[in-house]
Parts: sequence; structure tokens; C-alpha cells
Amino acid sequence: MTREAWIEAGIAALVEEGIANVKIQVMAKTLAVSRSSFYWFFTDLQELHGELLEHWLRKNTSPIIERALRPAPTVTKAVCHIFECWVDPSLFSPRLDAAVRSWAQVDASVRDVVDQADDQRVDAVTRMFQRYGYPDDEAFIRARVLYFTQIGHYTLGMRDDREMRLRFLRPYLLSFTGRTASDDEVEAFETLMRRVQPDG
Amino acid sequence: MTREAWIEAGIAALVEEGIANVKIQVMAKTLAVSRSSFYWFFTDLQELHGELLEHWLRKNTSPIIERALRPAPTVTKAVCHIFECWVDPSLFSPRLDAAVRSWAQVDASVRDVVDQADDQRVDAVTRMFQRYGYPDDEAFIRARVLYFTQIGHYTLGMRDDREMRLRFLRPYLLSFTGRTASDDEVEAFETLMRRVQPDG
DNA sequence: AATCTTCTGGACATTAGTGTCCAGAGAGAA
DNA sequence: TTCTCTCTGGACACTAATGTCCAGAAGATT
Repeated sequence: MTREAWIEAGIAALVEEGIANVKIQVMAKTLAVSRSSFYWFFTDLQELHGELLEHWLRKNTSPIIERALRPAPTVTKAVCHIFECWVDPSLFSPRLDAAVRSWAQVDASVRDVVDQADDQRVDAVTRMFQRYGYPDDEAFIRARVLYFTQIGHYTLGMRDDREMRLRFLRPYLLSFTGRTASDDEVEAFETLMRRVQPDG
Repeated sequence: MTREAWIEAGIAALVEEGIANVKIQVMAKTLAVSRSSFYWFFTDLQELHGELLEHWLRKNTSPIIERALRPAPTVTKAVCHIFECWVDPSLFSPRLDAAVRSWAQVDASVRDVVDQADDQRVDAVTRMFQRYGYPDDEAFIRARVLYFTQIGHYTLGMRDDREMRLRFLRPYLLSFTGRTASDDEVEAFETLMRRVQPDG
């Protein structure tokens, strides 16, 4: 047993059952170990909670910001870069994000952390739109629309398959940017999706 | 004590603390009544849960669909009609919606109900866009973007004040429809907002 | 081999919640 | 007034969870 094993079990429980069901007793049972072990590594349930939140922060926030900063010849291409996060589970875990947001709704201190992360993300996307000449207010709102749509997507538990995503790529790009994507860009994204999600 | 009083207490608890903290003992304390009373009106916690879900379904789904159907001369005006739901708390309760969505993430049967309601809402908005000549796929994606953005908004707990909403009305309308709203339409919505939210 | 350190299991105490049962309060009808 | 029906409080039994304590297993160090 390691501290990390408990954290992983906590994340699994958080994602599948929500924060209220992250319980030492239950995790101990699934890990086939006694509860005492937990108290060796952590003083408290709270301490584990802290680790869970930090794990989310580390894993889920940076990829979006990193991709929003990446240079691209057109705005549609730049949005495609951000889309990578939504199709590549190794970059961003939708279910973890949704679980942490549910948690934030019932815990003010978590709420503060999540709000701050959201601000950073929207800010990065806003600056991306600004680089392509959108006026400040429009850039901000387009950033929100892009980001909020995605969060809404996960909150609603939408699970479009690859076919649907490919079919709707063009209209999404049009909605988000107000401009039409070139065939090259769409095809490049299609190949990327095939590489990342080999199944469907 | 009435059945309705318990349901109201349940909704309050659901909104503020999440479904895992809708507890008979706790509600009894805040209602200053003994737990036995609960078991007179309900056989079970589950029965109350059923009522909470039904209450949400009745209160929160119809206004959106009703406004999506309302005729309007332009698509921007039609979108303004839908926006009414987001600014008028008597039409739509954002926090209740968010709380039910959190619940859906940990309960498959709730999930089914919420999914169905979401489908109906998106469907109504899709048909609205179609009425203004958008091609089917684009209408569907614009409906999603409009609806998901709003859900994301609440999930993220954004609480823009009236000033911000007014300032960003035009860029939102532009993002959602791809067309520019007329001054008349913006002004009409502004007066409506002032009527509905007299404070700020 | 002896010892030290790290970790685990089991027993214990405690709390918060669920659901059941029943005596009886209190209002309205006969 | 008495009866009846609706509802409430309190007692009881039970379960699931938290956190504490300590003896001791088992691997690493000397």
C-alpha cells in the first residue's frame, strides 16, 4: 500500500460515485486492506480530499492553457488545437472534471479553486481569439461560448462517437469562430482523431 | 406539516447541499418536527427523491420549450425569447438545474430522466434555428452551443450582474446566430431585463 | 542475529443516519 | 361530550461510517 494507491482509489470513487461517497471504509474494502492503513498515510478524510483536488488541478488545467497558446495560421486551426483536449483522454479527463464541479457546488473552498482554474482557462482562450483580431468583448464571449459549451457537454454526459464528432466538426468551428474552416484543417483534425481514438 | 413542506425542504437541501445531504434527520431538525412525521407522508427517502425529480421536471423543462416555439421576425429576436428563461428566475431555476445534474452523475435512473429532458430542449431549439433557414446540421450544432453554453454557465456558477449581461448581449447573439442583432431587439431585451430584475 | 522502522489488522468508542412501533395529542364530526 | 381520524413524539433496533489505540508482522539495517 502506498499513499498514491489511496489517492487513485479516491479518484476512482470520486468520478464514479461523487465526493459524498469517497469513504475510507468502502475504499478499504475494494483495496482489500484494513482502514488502519489509510490512517497511516493520511490523518483525515479531509487530507485525501485535498490531494484529490490538487490532482485535478495538476492534470486537467494545464493542457487547455498550453494549447490555447499554441500558434496557428488561422483561428479555425487554433480552435482545432484546443479541440485536441476534448478528444484525447490523456490530456483531459471529462468525468473527473464533471465530478470536481459537482463537488464545488456543495463546498465553498473547492468552489474557489475551481473558479480560479476556470478563469485562467477562459482567459487563455480569450487571448487566443484576440490574436486573430476579434474585438475584446467578442473575443471574451467567444472564449466563454467555446469553453462553456464543452463543460456543458460533459455536464450533460454527452458521449458522441467519433463519427458524430467528425460530422459536426465544421458546424462547431463555424459557430465558435464565425468563419469557415478549410478542408486541410478539417482533414488534419480527422487524422489526429483517428490516431488518438483508434476504436470509435 | 404537509407532504409539500417536506418536498420544499428537500428541494432546499438538494440545491444547497446536494442529493447526498438530503437527510430526513437534518430536514426534521430545520423544520422543527420529529422524523416520524416524514414517515407518515412518505414510506421512504426514495419516495421523496422521486418527488424532487418530478418537481424539477415540471418546473424547469417547459418554459424553455415554450419559448423556443414562440414566433419572431428574426433569429436574433427568437434567441432573445429563449434568453428570457436565463434572466427570469421564476421561469427557470439555475441552481436546481445544476443540483439535479450533479445528482444524475451518480444515479443512472436520474440520468435517464435528465437526458430525455435535455434532448427535448435541444430539439426544440434546433427546430427554432431551422425555421430561420439554417441547414439541419448547423441548426443542431447551434442549438447545442446555445443550450450547452447556458448549462456550462450555471455549472460554473457564473453570476454575472445585469450590467455585464447587457454589455455582452450583442456578442452572445452574434456567436449564437452568426448574425447581428438590431438595436430595437437589444433595447427591447434591455427593458425586459429591467422589468424582471429590478435590483442589479 | 538483533534491532529498527514501517505498515497492518483488530478491537474499541462514538456519531449520524435509517426505518419501525406505538401510545397518545388534538381537531373536527356525530 | 365522545368518538374517530390524522398526525407527532419518543423509544428501540440496526447499520454504516469515522477516528483511536496498540500489538505485532515483515522487510531493511547494522
